[in-house]
Amino acid sequence: MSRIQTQQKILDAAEGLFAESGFNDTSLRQITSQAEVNLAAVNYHFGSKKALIQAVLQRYLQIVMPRLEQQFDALLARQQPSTLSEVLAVFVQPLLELKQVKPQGTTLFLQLLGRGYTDVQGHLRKFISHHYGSVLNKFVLLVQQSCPSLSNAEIFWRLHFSLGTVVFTMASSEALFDIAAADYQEQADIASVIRRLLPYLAAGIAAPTIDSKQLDLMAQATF
Amino acid sequence: MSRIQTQQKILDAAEGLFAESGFNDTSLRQITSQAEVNLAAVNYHFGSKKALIQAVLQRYLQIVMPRLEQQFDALLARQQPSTLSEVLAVFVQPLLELKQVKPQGTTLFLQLLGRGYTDVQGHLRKFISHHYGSVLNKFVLLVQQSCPSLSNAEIFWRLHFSLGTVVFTMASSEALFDIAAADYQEQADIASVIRRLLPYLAAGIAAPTIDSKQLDLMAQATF
DNA sequence: GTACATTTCAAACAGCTGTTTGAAATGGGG
DNA sequence: CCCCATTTCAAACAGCTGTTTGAAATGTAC
Repeated sequence: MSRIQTQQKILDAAEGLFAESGFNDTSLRQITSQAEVNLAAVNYHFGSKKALIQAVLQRYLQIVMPRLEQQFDALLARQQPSTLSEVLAVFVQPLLELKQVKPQGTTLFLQLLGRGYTDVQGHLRKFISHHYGSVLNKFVLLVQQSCPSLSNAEIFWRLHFSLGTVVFTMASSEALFDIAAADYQEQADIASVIRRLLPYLAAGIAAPTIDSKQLDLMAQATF
Repeated sequence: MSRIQTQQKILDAAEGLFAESGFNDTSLRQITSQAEVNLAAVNYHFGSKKALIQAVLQRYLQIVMPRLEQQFDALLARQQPSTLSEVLAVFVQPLLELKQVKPQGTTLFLQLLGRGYTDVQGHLRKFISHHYGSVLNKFVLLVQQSCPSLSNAEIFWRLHFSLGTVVFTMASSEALFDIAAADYQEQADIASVIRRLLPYLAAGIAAPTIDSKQLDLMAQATF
Protein backbone atom coordinates (compact mmCIF):
# COMPACT_ATOMS: atom_id res chain seq x y z
CA MET A 1 0.00 0.00 0.00
CA SER A 2 1.30 3.43 -0.86
CA ARG A 3 2.74 5.59 1.84
CA ILE A 4 0.24 8.42 1.56
CA GLN A 5 -2.78 6.10 1.63
CA THR A 6 -1.74 4.64 4.96
CA GLN A 7 -0.93 8.03 6.38
CA GLN A 8 -4.30 9.41 5.34
CA LYS A 9 -6.19 6.44 6.70
CA ILE A 10 -4.47 7.00 10.03
CA LEU A 11 -5.14 10.74 10.01
CA ASP A 12 -8.80 10.25 9.12
CA ALA A 13 -9.37 7.69 11.84
CA ALA A 14 -7.37 9.66 14.38
CA GLU A 15 -9.13 12.99 13.91
CA GLY A 16 -12.54 11.46 14.44
CA LEU A 17 -11.54 9.59 17.57
CA PHE A 18 -9.56 12.53 18.93
CA ALA A 19 -12.49 14.90 18.43
CA GLU A 20 -14.88 12.52 20.13
CA SER A 21 -12.84 11.28 23.10
CA GLY A 22 -9.90 13.64 23.40
CA PHE A 23 -6.23 12.95 22.85
CA ASN A 24 -5.45 11.30 26.15
CA ASP A 25 -8.40 8.94 26.04
CA THR A 26 -7.76 7.72 22.52
CA SER A 27 -5.19 4.95 22.24
CA LEU A 28 -3.07 4.13 19.23
CA ARG A 29 -4.68 0.71 19.13
CA GLN A 30 -8.13 2.27 18.71
CA ILE A 31 -6.82 4.42 15.90
CA THR A 32 -4.97 1.72 14.02
CA SER A 33 -7.77 -0.80 14.29
CA GLN A 34 -10.32 1.70 12.98
CA ALA A 35 -7.94 2.73 10.21
CA GLU A 36 -7.31 -0.94 9.46
CA VAL A 37 -3.55 -0.60 9.60
CA ASN A 38 -0.90 -2.20 11.77
CA LEU A 39 -0.25 -0.77 15.21
CA ALA A 40 3.36 0.02 14.35
CA ALA A 41 2.32 2.13 11.36
CA VAL A 42 1.76 5.22 13.49
CA ASN A 43 5.28 5.22 14.86
CA TYR A 44 6.70 4.30 11.46
CA HIS A 45 4.96 7.12 9.58
CA PHE A 46 4.67 9.82 12.22
CA GLY A 47 7.29 8.95 14.80
CA SER A 48 5.16 9.24 17.91
CA LYS A 49 1.63 9.85 19.13
CA LYS A 50 2.51 13.44 19.93
CA ALA A 51 3.64 13.99 16.34
CA LEU A 52 0.44 12.36 15.08
CA ILE A 53 -1.65 14.79 17.11
CA GLN A 54 0.22 17.70 15.61
CA ALA A 55 -0.14 16.25 12.09
CA VAL A 56 -3.89 15.90 12.58
CA LEU A 57 -4.16 19.55 13.51
CA GLN A 58 -1.71 20.73 10.88
CA ARG A 59 -3.98 19.46 8.09
CA TYR A 60 -6.53 22.09 9.13
CA LEU A 61 -4.24 24.80 10.48
CA GLN A 62 -2.32 25.10 7.23
CA ILE A 63 -5.59 25.82 5.47
CA VAL A 64 -7.22 28.12 8.02
CA MET A 65 -4.24 30.17 9.13
CA PRO A 66 -3.18 31.63 5.77
CA ARG A 67 -6.80 32.54 5.05
CA LEU A 68 -7.09 34.20 8.44
CA GLU A 69 -3.85 36.07 7.94
CA GLN A 70 -4.93 37.55 4.64
CA GLN A 71 -8.18 38.68 6.25
CA PHE A 72 -6.26 40.30 9.09
CA ASP A 73 -3.95 42.00 6.61
CA ALA A 74 -6.92 43.37 4.72
CA LEU A 75 -8.32 44.92 7.87
CA LEU A 76 -4.93 46.26 8.94
CA ALA A 77 -4.50 47.94 5.54
CA ARG A 78 -7.58 50.07 6.09
CA GLN A 79 -7.25 53.71 7.02
CA GLN A 80 -9.75 53.81 9.87
CA PRO A 81 -9.65 51.15 12.60
CA SER A 82 -12.14 48.30 12.30
CA THR A 83 -14.91 47.63 14.77
CA LEU A 84 -14.56 44.67 17.11
CA SER A 85 -17.47 42.90 15.45
CA GLU A 86 -15.76 43.19 12.11
CA VAL A 87 -12.57 41.73 13.50
CA LEU A 88 -14.37 38.77 15.04
CA ALA A 89 -16.55 38.19 11.99
CA VAL A 90 -13.38 37.55 10.02
CA PHE A 91 -13.15 34.09 11.56
CA VAL A 92 -16.44 32.89 10.13
CA GLN A 93 -15.58 32.43 6.47
CA PRO A 94 -12.22 30.65 6.87
CA LEU A 95 -13.73 28.27 9.40
CA LEU A 96 -16.78 27.44 7.33
CA GLU A 97 -14.60 26.88 4.26
CA LEU A 98 -13.23 23.80 5.99
CA LYS A 99 -16.48 22.11 5.06
CA GLN A 100 -15.20 21.97 1.51
CA VAL A 101 -12.22 19.92 2.61
CA LYS A 102 -14.53 17.49 4.36
CA PRO A 103 -18.25 17.81 5.16
CA GLN A 104 -17.58 17.72 8.89
CA GLY A 105 -14.39 19.74 8.55
CA THR A 106 -15.39 22.82 10.53
CA THR A 107 -16.82 20.84 13.40
CA LEU A 108 -13.88 18.47 13.55
CA PHE A 109 -11.30 21.23 13.52
CA LEU A 110 -12.97 23.26 16.24
CA GLN A 111 -13.50 20.20 18.40
CA LEU A 112 -9.87 19.23 17.95
CA LEU A 113 -8.80 22.74 18.87
CA GLY A 114 -10.93 22.53 21.98
CA ARG A 115 -9.46 19.17 22.91
CA GLY A 116 -5.98 20.45 22.29
CA TYR A 117 -6.34 23.24 24.76
CA THR A 118 -8.11 21.29 27.47
CA ASP A 119 -6.47 17.87 27.29
CA VAL A 120 -2.74 18.24 27.36
CA GLN A 121 -1.65 21.34 29.19
CA GLY A 122 0.62 23.66 27.27
CA HIS A 123 1.83 21.19 24.66
CA LEU A 124 -0.46 22.24 21.80
CA ARG A 125 -0.59 25.83 22.96
CA LYS A 126 3.15 26.11 22.37
CA PHE A 127 2.90 24.37 19.01
CA ILE A 128 0.36 26.84 17.68
CA SER A 129 1.93 29.97 19.10
CA HIS A 130 5.29 28.83 17.73
CA HIS A 131 4.06 28.16 14.20
CA TYR A 132 1.39 30.82 13.93
CA GLY A 133 2.38 33.39 16.54
CA SER A 134 2.73 36.15 13.96
CA VAL A 135 -0.81 35.59 12.71
CA LEU A 136 -2.22 35.70 16.20
CA ASN A 137 -0.30 38.89 16.92
CA LYS A 138 -2.04 40.59 14.01
CA PHE A 139 -5.38 39.59 15.51
CA VAL A 140 -4.45 41.00 18.90
CA LEU A 141 -3.33 44.21 17.22
CA LEU A 142 -6.69 44.53 15.47
CA VAL A 143 -8.52 44.03 18.74
CA GLN A 144 -6.39 46.66 20.42
CA GLN A 145 -7.13 49.13 17.62
CA SER A 146 -10.85 48.44 17.82
CA CYS A 147 -10.92 48.92 21.60
CA PRO A 148 -8.56 51.84 22.25
CA SER A 149 -10.01 52.46 25.69
CA LEU A 150 -8.92 49.06 27.00
CA SER A 151 -5.46 48.52 28.46
CA ASN A 152 -3.31 45.77 26.98
CA ALA A 153 -3.58 43.80 30.18
CA GLU A 154 -7.37 44.02 30.07
CA ILE A 155 -7.36 42.82 26.46
CA PHE A 156 -5.03 39.97 27.37
CA TRP A 157 -7.42 38.70 29.98
CA ARG A 158 -10.54 39.17 27.91
CA LEU A 159 -9.07 37.40 24.91
CA HIS A 160 -8.23 34.45 27.12
CA PHE A 161 -11.73 34.53 28.54
CA SER A 162 -12.96 34.35 24.96
CA LEU A 163 -10.56 31.56 24.12
CA GLY A 164 -12.04 29.66 27.02
CA THR A 165 -15.54 30.18 25.75
CA VAL A 166 -14.71 28.95 22.27
CA VAL A 167 -12.56 26.04 23.33
CA PHE A 168 -14.92 24.78 26.00
CA THR A 169 -17.98 25.15 23.80
CA MET A 170 -16.33 23.29 20.95
CA ALA A 171 -14.90 20.52 23.09
CA SER A 172 -18.33 19.81 24.52
CA SER A 173 -20.29 20.85 21.46
CA GLU A 174 -21.69 17.40 20.83
CA ALA A 175 -23.22 17.20 24.30
CA LEU A 176 -24.54 20.76 24.03
CA PHE A 177 -26.13 20.04 20.66
CA ASP A 178 -28.00 17.13 22.17
CA ILE A 179 -29.28 19.15 25.14
CA ALA A 180 -30.29 22.08 22.96
CA ALA A 181 -32.13 19.81 20.56
CA ALA A 182 -33.96 18.01 23.37
CA ASP A 183 -34.82 20.99 25.58
CA TYR A 184 -35.31 23.78 23.07
CA GLN A 185 -36.17 21.94 19.84
CA GLU A 186 -33.60 23.84 17.88
CA GLN A 187 -31.47 22.76 14.97
CA ALA A 188 -27.98 23.11 16.32
CA ASP A 189 -25.15 22.96 13.82
CA ILE A 190 -21.71 24.45 14.07
CA ALA A 191 -22.64 27.49 11.97
CA SER A 192 -25.53 28.42 14.25
CA VAL A 193 -23.30 28.11 17.31
CA ILE A 194 -20.76 30.42 15.72
CA ARG A 195 -23.59 32.86 15.03
CA ARG A 196 -24.54 32.77 18.70
CA LEU A 197 -20.95 33.08 19.83
CA LEU A 198 -19.93 36.27 18.04
CA PRO A 199 -22.31 38.72 19.75
CA TYR A 200 -21.45 37.17 23.10
CA LEU A 201 -17.72 37.51 22.54
CA ALA A 202 -17.94 41.00 21.09
CA ALA A 203 -19.97 42.26 24.03
CA GLY A 204 -17.69 40.58 26.56
CA ILE A 205 -14.44 41.86 25.09
CA ALA A 206 -15.76 45.40 24.75
CA ALA A 207 -17.49 45.40 28.14
CA PRO A 208 -17.23 48.57 30.21
CA THR A 209 -14.59 48.32 32.90
CA ILE A 210 -15.71 48.54 36.48
CA ASP A 211 -13.52 49.91 39.20
CA SER A 212 -13.06 47.63 42.16
CA LYS A 213 -14.87 49.84 44.67
CA GLN A 214 -18.02 49.66 42.59
CA LEU A 215 -17.71 45.88 42.43
CA ASP A 216 -17.17 45.42 46.12
CA LEU A 217 -20.35 47.36 46.72
CA MET A 218 -22.19 45.08 44.33
CA ALA A 219 -20.87 42.01 46.03
CA GLN A 220 -22.10 43.17 49.42
CA ALA A 221 -25.39 44.56 48.21
CA THR A 222 -27.31 41.42 49.05
CA PHE A 223 -26.35 41.25 52.71
CA MET B 1 -3.36 6.32 62.97
CA SER B 2 -6.93 7.50 63.25
CA ARG B 3 -9.23 7.13 60.30
CA ILE B 4 -9.94 10.79 59.77
CA GLN B 5 -6.26 11.76 59.86
CA THR B 6 -5.43 9.43 57.00
CA GLN B 7 -8.45 10.51 55.01
CA GLN B 8 -7.56 14.16 55.41
CA LYS B 9 -3.93 13.61 54.49
CA ILE B 10 -5.12 11.92 51.30
CA LEU B 11 -7.64 14.66 50.51
CA ASP B 12 -5.09 17.40 51.10
CA ALA B 13 -2.47 15.79 48.91
CA ALA B 14 -5.00 14.87 46.24
CA GLU B 15 -6.56 18.31 45.86
CA GLY B 16 -3.21 19.97 45.30
CA LEU B 17 -2.07 17.45 42.72
CA PHE B 18 -5.46 17.36 41.01
CA ALA B 19 -5.56 21.14 40.73
CA GLU B 20 -2.06 21.26 39.31
CA SER B 21 -2.06 18.36 36.87
CA GLY B 22 -5.67 17.37 36.42
CA PHE B 23 -7.46 14.21 37.46
CA ASN B 24 -6.33 11.95 34.65
CA ASP B 25 -2.69 12.90 34.91
CA THR B 26 -2.47 12.40 38.67
CA SER B 27 -1.90 8.81 39.76
CA LEU B 28 -2.85 7.27 43.07
CA ARG B 29 0.83 6.54 43.68
CA GLN B 30 1.68 10.24 43.42
CA ILE B 31 -1.10 11.06 45.86
CA THR B 32 -0.31 8.40 48.43
CA SER B 33 3.42 9.05 48.37
CA GLN B 34 2.91 12.79 48.89
CA ALA B 35 0.36 12.09 51.62
CA GLU B 36 2.80 9.58 53.16
CA VAL B 37 0.22 6.83 53.34
CA ASN B 38 0.04 3.39 51.82
CA LEU B 39 -1.15 3.00 48.24
CA ALA B 40 -4.07 0.82 49.28
CA ALA B 41 -5.35 3.49 51.67
CA VAL B 42 -7.23 5.32 48.92
CA ASN B 43 -9.25 2.28 47.95
CA TYR B 44 -9.73 1.33 51.58
CA HIS B 45 -11.05 4.72 52.70
CA PHE B 46 -12.74 6.00 49.54
CA GLY B 47 -13.42 2.91 47.46
CA SER B 48 -12.04 4.12 44.16
CA LYS B 49 -10.23 6.98 42.49
CA LYS B 50 -13.51 8.27 41.09
CA ALA B 51 -14.98 8.43 44.59
CA LEU B 52 -11.86 10.22 45.82
CA ILE B 53 -12.28 12.88 43.14
CA GLN B 54 -15.86 13.43 44.23
CA ALA B 55 -14.84 13.56 47.89
CA VAL B 56 -12.21 16.19 47.11
CA LEU B 57 -14.82 18.37 45.44
CA GLN B 58 -17.49 17.68 48.03
CA ARG B 59 -15.36 19.27 50.75
CA TYR B 60 -15.76 22.60 48.98
CA LEU B 61 -19.15 22.14 47.35
CA GLN B 62 -20.88 21.47 50.66
CA ILE B 63 -19.60 24.81 51.89
CA VAL B 64 -20.16 26.92 48.79
CA MET B 65 -23.47 25.58 47.61
CA PRO B 66 -25.61 26.28 50.69
CA ARG B 67 -24.15 29.80 50.86
CA LEU B 68 -24.95 30.32 47.19
CA GLU B 69 -28.46 29.01 47.62
CA GLN B 70 -29.26 31.39 50.45
CA GLN B 71 -27.99 34.27 48.33
CA PHE B 72 -30.17 33.16 45.44
CA ASP B 73 -33.16 32.84 47.73
CA ALA B 74 -32.57 36.36 49.01
CA LEU B 75 -32.62 37.74 45.47
CA LEU B 76 -35.65 35.66 44.51
CA ALA B 77 -37.55 36.98 47.53
CA ARG B 78 -37.28 40.55 46.28
CA GLN B 79 -40.22 42.24 44.68
CA GLN B 80 -38.51 43.69 41.61
CA PRO B 81 -36.22 41.47 39.50
CA SER B 82 -32.47 41.81 40.11
CA THR B 83 -30.01 43.08 37.56
CA LEU B 84 -27.69 40.60 35.90
CA SER B 85 -24.68 42.17 37.56
CA GLU B 86 -26.28 41.68 40.94
CA VAL B 87 -26.96 38.04 40.20
CA LEU B 88 -23.39 37.38 39.12
CA ALA B 89 -21.89 39.36 41.98
CA VAL B 90 -23.54 36.91 44.35
CA PHE B 91 -20.83 34.38 43.56
CA VAL B 92 -18.01 36.53 44.87
CA GLN B 93 -18.55 36.31 48.61
CA PRO B 94 -19.18 32.56 48.91
CA LEU B 95 -16.14 31.82 46.76
CA LEU B 96 -13.82 34.13 48.65
CA GLU B 97 -15.01 32.72 51.95
CA LEU B 98 -13.28 29.47 51.03
CA LYS B 99 -10.05 31.20 51.94
CA GLN B 100 -11.06 30.82 55.56
CA VAL B 101 -11.17 27.06 55.20
CA LYS B 102 -7.68 27.09 53.74
CA PRO B 103 -5.57 30.04 52.53
CA GLN B 104 -5.56 28.73 48.97
CA GLY B 105 -9.13 27.46 49.22
CA THR B 106 -10.75 29.66 46.60
CA THR B 107 -8.04 29.05 44.03
CA LEU B 108 -7.98 25.33 44.66
CA PHE B 109 -11.73 24.93 44.40
CA LEU B 110 -12.03 26.88 41.17
CA GLN B 111 -9.10 25.06 39.62
CA LEU B 112 -10.61 21.74 40.62
CA LEU B 113 -13.92 22.79 39.13
CA GLY B 114 -12.16 23.71 35.92
CA ARG B 115 -10.34 20.40 35.82
CA GLY B 116 -13.55 18.56 36.53
CA TYR B 117 -15.27 19.97 33.52
CA THR B 118 -12.39 19.67 31.10
CA ASP B 119 -10.74 16.41 32.12
CA VAL B 120 -13.31 13.70 32.38
CA GLN B 121 -16.22 14.25 30.06
CA GLY B 122 -19.60 14.28 31.72
CA HIS B 123 -18.67 12.38 34.86
CA LEU B 124 -18.38 15.38 37.22
CA ARG B 125 -20.99 17.36 35.33
CA LYS B 126 -23.56 14.75 36.24
CA PHE B 127 -22.39 14.58 39.83
CA ILE B 128 -22.88 18.30 40.38
CA SER B 129 -26.16 18.62 38.53
CA HIS B 130 -27.47 15.59 40.42
CA HIS B 131 -26.53 16.88 43.88
CA TYR B 132 -26.99 20.59 43.34
CA GLY B 133 -29.35 20.82 40.38
CA SER B 134 -31.98 22.69 42.37
CA VAL B 135 -29.49 25.38 43.38
CA LEU B 136 -28.35 25.84 39.80
CA ASN B 137 -31.95 26.08 38.65
CA LYS B 138 -32.49 29.02 40.98
CA PHE B 139 -29.52 30.73 39.39
CA VAL B 140 -30.86 30.16 35.89
CA LEU B 141 -34.23 31.53 36.99
CA LEU B 142 -32.58 34.69 38.31
CA VAL B 143 -30.75 35.18 35.04
CA GLN B 144 -33.96 34.72 33.10
CA GLN B 145 -35.69 37.31 35.27
CA SER B 146 -32.85 39.77 34.82
CA CYS B 147 -32.82 39.35 31.05
CA PRO B 148 -36.49 39.11 30.06
CA SER B 149 -35.74 39.92 26.44
CA LEU B 150 -33.63 36.80 25.95
CA SER B 151 -35.19 33.48 24.98
CA ASN B 152 -34.52 30.48 27.16
CA ALA B 153 -32.49 28.87 24.41
CA GLU B 154 -30.33 31.98 24.10
CA ILE B 155 -29.77 31.98 27.86
CA PHE B 156 -28.90 28.31 27.76
CA TRP B 157 -26.15 28.89 25.24
CA ARG B 158 -24.80 32.02 26.85
CA LEU B 159 -24.62 30.43 30.29
CA HIS B 160 -22.62 27.59 28.80
CA PHE B 161 -20.39 30.07 27.04
CA SER B 162 -19.85 31.66 30.45
CA LEU B 163 -19.21 28.31 32.07
CA GLY B 164 -16.53 27.76 29.46
CA THR B 165 -14.92 31.06 30.27
CA VAL B 166 -14.80 30.38 33.97
CA VAL B 167 -13.75 26.77 33.72
CA PHE B 168 -11.05 27.34 31.14
CA THR B 169 -9.69 30.38 32.93
CA MET B 170 -9.50 28.57 36.22
CA ALA B 171 -8.01 25.38 34.83
CA SER B 172 -5.19 27.35 33.23
CA SER B 173 -5.11 30.11 35.82
CA GLU B 174 -1.61 29.30 36.99
CA ALA B 175 -0.17 29.69 33.49
CA LEU B 176 -2.18 32.87 32.93
CA PHE B 177 -0.97 34.34 36.21
CA ASP B 178 2.62 33.79 35.12
CA ILE B 179 2.11 35.39 31.70
CA ALA B 180 0.23 38.34 33.15
CA ALA B 181 2.90 38.91 35.75
CA ALA B 182 5.71 38.71 33.19
CA ASP B 183 4.12 40.74 30.37
CA TYR B 184 2.00 43.25 32.22
CA GLN B 185 3.65 43.49 35.66
CA GLU B 186 0.41 43.00 37.44
CA GLN B 187 -0.35 41.29 40.70
CA ALA B 188 -2.63 38.47 39.63
CA ASP B 189 -4.50 36.68 42.36
CA ILE B 190 -7.78 34.84 42.20
CA ALA B 191 -9.78 37.79 43.52
CA SER B 192 -8.51 40.12 40.83
CA VAL B 193 -9.35 37.60 38.13
CA ILE B 194 -12.88 37.30 39.48
CA ARG B 195 -13.11 41.08 39.39
CA ARG B 196 -12.08 41.03 35.75
CA LEU B 197 -14.42 38.18 34.91
CA LEU B 198 -17.71 39.64 36.14
CA PRO B 199 -18.01 42.61 33.74
CA TYR B 200 -17.00 40.34 30.87
CA LEU B 201 -19.62 37.74 31.71
CA ALA B 202 -22.35 40.27 32.42
CA ALA B 203 -21.80 41.99 29.09
CA GLY B 204 -21.64 38.73 27.18
CA ILE B 205 -24.78 37.25 28.68
CA ALA B 206 -26.78 40.43 28.18
CA ALA B 207 -25.38 41.11 24.71
CA PRO B 208 -27.82 42.36 22.08
CA THR B 209 -28.98 39.61 19.77
CA ILE B 210 -28.09 39.91 16.13
CA ASP B 211 -30.22 38.45 13.39
CA SER B 212 -28.43 36.16 11.01
CA LYS B 213 -28.77 38.37 7.94
CA GLN B 214 -26.91 41.13 9.71
CA LEU B 215 -24.18 38.69 10.66
CA ASP B 216 -23.76 37.26 7.19
CA LEU B 217 -23.24 40.79 5.91
CA MET B 218 -20.57 41.36 8.54
CA ALA B 219 -18.81 38.15 7.64
CA GLN B 220 -18.64 39.11 3.99
CA ALA B 221 -17.78 42.74 4.54
CA THR B 222 -14.06 42.20 4.17
CA PHE B 223 -14.16 40.58 0.74
C1' DG C 1 14.60 -11.12 -12.76
C1' DT C 2 17.65 -9.59 -9.66
C1' DA C 3 18.86 -6.04 -6.12
C1' DC C 4 17.66 -2.68 -3.10
C1' DA C 5 14.57 0.37 -0.48
C1' DT C 6 10.17 0.90 1.47
C1' DT C 7 6.48 -0.65 3.98
C1' DT C 8 3.84 -4.06 6.71
C1' DC C 9 3.30 -7.24 10.34
C1' DA C 10 3.10 -10.05 14.72
C1' DA C 11 5.30 -10.12 18.80
C1' DA C 12 7.40 -8.53 22.63
C1' DC C 13 8.99 -4.74 25.45
C1' DA C 14 9.14 -1.80 29.64
C1' DG C 15 6.35 1.05 32.18
C1' DC C 16 2.51 2.74 34.05
C1' DT C 17 -2.42 2.45 35.70
C1' DG C 18 -6.29 1.36 39.43
C1' DT C 19 -7.48 -2.38 42.28
C1' DT C 20 -7.24 -6.58 45.27
C1' DT C 21 -5.25 -9.70 48.57
C1' DG C 22 -3.97 -11.66 52.90
C1' DA C 23 -1.05 -11.07 56.48
C1' DA C 24 0.76 -7.82 59.94
C1' DA C 25 0.14 -4.04 63.01
C1' DT C 26 -2.58 -1.08 65.75
C1' DG C 27 -6.76 0.50 68.07
C1' DG C 28 -9.86 0.65 72.09
C1' DG C 29 -13.40 -1.85 75.30
C1' DG C 30 -14.47 -5.58 78.58
C1' DC D 1 -4.37 -9.09 79.25
C1' DC D 2 -7.25 -10.64 75.81
C1' DC D 3 -10.39 -10.17 72.05
C1' DC D 4 -11.99 -8.28 68.07
C1' DA D 5 -12.60 -4.63 64.81
C1' DT D 6 -10.13 -1.25 62.35
C1' DT D 7 -6.41 0.16 59.85
C1' DT D 8 -1.86 -0.39 57.57
C1' DC D 9 1.30 -2.59 54.62
C1' DA D 10 4.04 -5.01 50.91
C1' DA D 11 3.11 -7.60 47.16
C1' DA D 12 0.94 -9.08 43.33
C1' DC D 13 -2.74 -8.64 39.99
C1' DA D 14 -4.70 -7.86 35.33
C1' DG D 15 -4.95 -4.53 32.00
C1' DC D 16 -3.74 -0.93 29.46
C1' DT D 17 -0.28 2.43 27.40
C1' DG D 18 3.32 4.08 23.64
C1' DT D 19 7.27 2.23 21.50
C1' DT D 20 10.71 -1.06 19.46
C1' DT D 21 12.25 -5.11 17.07
C1' DG D 22 13.44 -8.11 13.35
C1' DA D 23 11.59 -10.77 10.01
C1' DA D 24 8.33 -10.97 6.12
C1' DA D 25 6.10 -8.81 2.33
C1' DT D 26 5.72 -5.46 -1.09
C1' DG D 27 7.18 -2.01 -4.31
C1' DT D 28 10.52 -0.05 -7.58
C1' DA D 29 14.39 0.75 -10.55
C1' DC D 30 17.79 -1.29 -13.40
